Amino acid sequence: MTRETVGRFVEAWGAMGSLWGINRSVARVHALLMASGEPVSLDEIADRLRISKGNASMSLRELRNFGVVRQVEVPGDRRDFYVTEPDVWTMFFRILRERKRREFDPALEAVHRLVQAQGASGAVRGRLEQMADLLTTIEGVVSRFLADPESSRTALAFIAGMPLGKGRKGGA
Amino acid sequence: MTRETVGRFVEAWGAMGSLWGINRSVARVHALLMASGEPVSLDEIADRLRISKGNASMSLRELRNFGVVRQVEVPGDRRDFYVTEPDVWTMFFRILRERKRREFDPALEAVHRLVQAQGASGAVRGRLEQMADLLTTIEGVVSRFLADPESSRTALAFIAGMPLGKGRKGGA
DNA sequence: GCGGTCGTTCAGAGTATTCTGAACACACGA
DNA sequence: TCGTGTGTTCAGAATACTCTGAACGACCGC
Repeated sequence: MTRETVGRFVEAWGAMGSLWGINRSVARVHALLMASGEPVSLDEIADRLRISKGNASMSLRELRNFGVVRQVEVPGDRRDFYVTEPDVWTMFFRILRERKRREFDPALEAVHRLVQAQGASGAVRGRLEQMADLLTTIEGVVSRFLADPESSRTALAFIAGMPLGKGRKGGA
Repeated sequence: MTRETVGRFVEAWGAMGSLWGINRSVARVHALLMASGEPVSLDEIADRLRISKGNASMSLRELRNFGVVRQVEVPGDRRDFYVTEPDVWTMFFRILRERKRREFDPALEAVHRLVQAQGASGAVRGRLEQMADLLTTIEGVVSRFLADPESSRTALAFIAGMPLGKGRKGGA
């Protein structure tokens, strides 16, 4: 676990943040803490990530609000130190749930309305239905995952390992 | 399919765009075309979405590059008209594939390196492994979906419909 | 050629997001 | 009480992203 390796991880994690809508700094702070066995002080975080103390402080607050980071005392040191909570996925779930609710669900709802509305001619209706179907499936999987991550993960791992079908339609 | 219903769909679709990294205007144009049986002219798009012709033109170009929109001729009309391609999901797949490659894969790679690197003490190693596991599962499902959407969808639909497990750990 | 219609381009305006750093508040020991 | 070390806040700088609209080129009929 050289600085180099940790650094690469921090950057990759920061870049991935945007994939699920997390601020880059927040994600980088999170990564640093995940890779650290020892509690880390605010100063050291700011130093190692080359961000201002202000930014580090705000990022930490956000991470604490998400429940993925906790403050700990270090005897004989006046400073605050931070560690990650054992459950890495709390934040992931919250964000997933929130974005689903705010962005995904309304779209699915709107597609359904549109399909049900009369006046859609054959082709339009067809493609809207096709779309509604896939979105509904995704909705189902995500809901299931949010409701019961444990067993869903097992099921997903199974899918990941399944042999491919005929593959007639290879996607884009 | 009143203007009202279509409008709601357009806005919801536009908002969902950010979920997978698409410009709002682009997503709105796409939505409008998806909901239209007739070919639509650039002017009408700009009018109905209240965006400039320039913006509409650029959004259409992007959609054509993604392969989800096509230009069609309307006899007796000098203007260009646009329709969506029958396969709605080309764009979705391309974007999914691209973002996976650019944002997800490097993160997974970095976590693996970190786990393999010696020097990680018990707790750190544990949580990094836990993380690597879930990311690997997700990677597998997405890869599979990209390689063979048809059969993966069936499998996912199955998961979505599965009864929940004990649900000991309810997530966030 | 000329005037009109149409689509494209892109500089720069407009907006949203992120980050910094100075000001501040607090705790503590001298 | 004062000075020092610490964390937080937030106005405004910096940056990233999006959109507009004027300028332009292509095309067409006359």
